[in-house]
Amino acid sequence: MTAETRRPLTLRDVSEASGVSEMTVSRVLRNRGDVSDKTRQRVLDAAKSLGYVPNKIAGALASQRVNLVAVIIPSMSNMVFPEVMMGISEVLDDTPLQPVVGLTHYKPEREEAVLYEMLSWRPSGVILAGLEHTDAARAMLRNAGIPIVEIMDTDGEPIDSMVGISHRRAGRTMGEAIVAAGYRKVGFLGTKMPLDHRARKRFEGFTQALAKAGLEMADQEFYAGGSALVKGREMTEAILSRTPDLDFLYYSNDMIGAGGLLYCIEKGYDIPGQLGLAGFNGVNLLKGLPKHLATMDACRQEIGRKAAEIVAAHALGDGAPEPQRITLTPGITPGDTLRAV
Amino acid sequence: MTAETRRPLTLRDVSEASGVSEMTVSRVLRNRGDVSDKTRQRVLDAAKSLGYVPNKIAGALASQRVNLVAVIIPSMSNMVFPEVMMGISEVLDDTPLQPVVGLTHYKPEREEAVLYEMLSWRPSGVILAGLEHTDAARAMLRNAGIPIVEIMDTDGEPIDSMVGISHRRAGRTMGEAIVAAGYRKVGFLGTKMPLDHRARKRFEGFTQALAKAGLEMADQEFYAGGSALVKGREMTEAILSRTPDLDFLYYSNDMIGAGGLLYCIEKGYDIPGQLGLAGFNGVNLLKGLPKHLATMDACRQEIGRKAAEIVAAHALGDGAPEPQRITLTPGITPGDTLRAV
DNA sequence: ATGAAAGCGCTAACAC
DNA sequence: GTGTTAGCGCTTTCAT
Repeated sequence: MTAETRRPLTLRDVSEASGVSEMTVSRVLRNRGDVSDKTRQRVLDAAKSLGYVPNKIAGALASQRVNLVAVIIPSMSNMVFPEVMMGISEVLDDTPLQPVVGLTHYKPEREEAVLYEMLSWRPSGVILAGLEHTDAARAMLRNAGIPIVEIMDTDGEPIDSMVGISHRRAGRTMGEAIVAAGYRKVGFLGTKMPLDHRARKRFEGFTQALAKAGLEMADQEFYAGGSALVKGREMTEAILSRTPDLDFLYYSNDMIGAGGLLYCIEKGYDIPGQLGLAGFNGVNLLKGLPKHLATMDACRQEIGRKAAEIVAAHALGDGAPEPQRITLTPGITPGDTLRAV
Repeated sequence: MTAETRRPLTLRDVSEASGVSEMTVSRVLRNRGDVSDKTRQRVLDAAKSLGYVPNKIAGALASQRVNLVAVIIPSMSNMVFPEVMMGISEVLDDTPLQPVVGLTHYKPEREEAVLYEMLSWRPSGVILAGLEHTDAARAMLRNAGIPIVEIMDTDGEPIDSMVGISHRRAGRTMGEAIVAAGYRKVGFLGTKMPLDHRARKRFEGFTQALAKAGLEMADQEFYAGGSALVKGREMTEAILSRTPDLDFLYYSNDMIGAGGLLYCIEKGYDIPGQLGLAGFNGVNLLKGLPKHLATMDACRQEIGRKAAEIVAAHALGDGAPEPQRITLTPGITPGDTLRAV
């Protein structure tokens, strides 16, 4: 425990305290080059007893190297992006790289601002959700000269690398399974989010699959804000009272699906015989409900892991690898709410 | 859209492109000092058409100012810290300050490492969870020369400022309410986390309240890992089959409480008559269950907001305000699972 | 209203 | 194995 210091300590302080040149102190503190054990120990002792904390700002400026990875995602509130983060951390924890997170709240102009802010720290790479960005954001990303990984969605042209699933296809797959299981009057319940492109693509793929089977969406219901579980209940009640003969409800996420499921169980619906239900995401949080909701895994951790690996390969390897385009293919988990075919 | 640039652009590039000195460019880009409208426009145009992104590393080094706030929390996986983050963002969004998050996974040595890493970026302040830290971490915090806000818990001595609730008292309050409601055979279900000091303090306060009423904890059950909802079910089944005459179950968090609640409803327990239940946190996510679980709000957003305000006041104001010690006092939300007295 | 010089704390490159 | 020199790209300060 040293005295209260106003001016933060510098290498020079450690240098003076240990009687070793700044340069050698720097080498010791970064485990670089050859330093005799004796000198190393002297430096380490001095640094520790002074309570020296290196200044990465200066280090980064001098070395032109910043071990930060910008991660730009819409939100943290629904467990899907936290899970992506876990995948990213899992990989980066074994490297000197560190994630720095920025949130966009699904607003393109916020994304642009956050991106600008993060690029101004000259990170080693950028991982960001989605393929849709403002022109300015796209230009910044193209000119950044660092690996860019667009994640979650693969329905579109990436700027550089991309890792995700096809949400269009995910919607289609679920639609086909529902049709194959014999359901015919299908309702859709989702978020009122013109800017959630992935939810939109799932919706499109889904209606397309129904159309191919000669079916139309029988009814739909949208919400914004509030507790998803409650909204799921409310929307389910609304849609079923408006269109009582629906035999399937497709929810755009598991959380509202869970609310709907609880409602339907309470009301005594025969699930999945009379009424089938499905969500999207595979939210681990929800295991433990009375019945398991049918869903599709969005491969969130895996996406995070792969994205981090791409950035790490660029930043830590010598050459710049080719841009990668990785499409994962989730399957359906039927749970207890989708009739077996 | 400009050509692919390998070397990132510098102020000098903008200066040359606009025919204005670097200094004036810098002034324009930071909205500082007097610059004629004509010059300003020329600079802005040049910067935009080049796609210039300032280098904050250099800026921070030169100005000795970094608009980053280090936020160090145990985890992102259970919705409590994401909510704290929301409170922090809410306040910082109106300032030039930016949060940077580091996760400790409840490990003191990780906290120390993350703290060291973050301090090396010379942030304007530190917000971190809990009052328990390694000696080295404590020393770093004391010497950092920036505002330190320890959050969540107020049962202990802070290094500088502190914002939170007394978990000891929260446990006691719930214990007293349970006793007052006439429950007599109480079981406890929680996480097997020697390092979750806040859960421990709630447990201590709770048992203390029971003791004061001449009661002992009738049984207890602990878990680690897995889906909290599922674990809540399993533990509830286990504790009730081992000690069938329990009349109250106190869960250390709402998620396992919700699992337990679902289990008890299915098994046909009379709640809250025959069996009472309570959790902790006030997790918004869980509204929408068949019954509302009794709980106490941990004031997460409010804590985040207040902590951010303290840091902002230091960083943005001139003088350094006195350390603050703010203790919020949550009340009980009885919901539908706690008998009225 | 604008510019020139100095330097923030560190590291790359090279000497010894 | 260790030291010296010269910046990294900005901002501060002071001059004009």
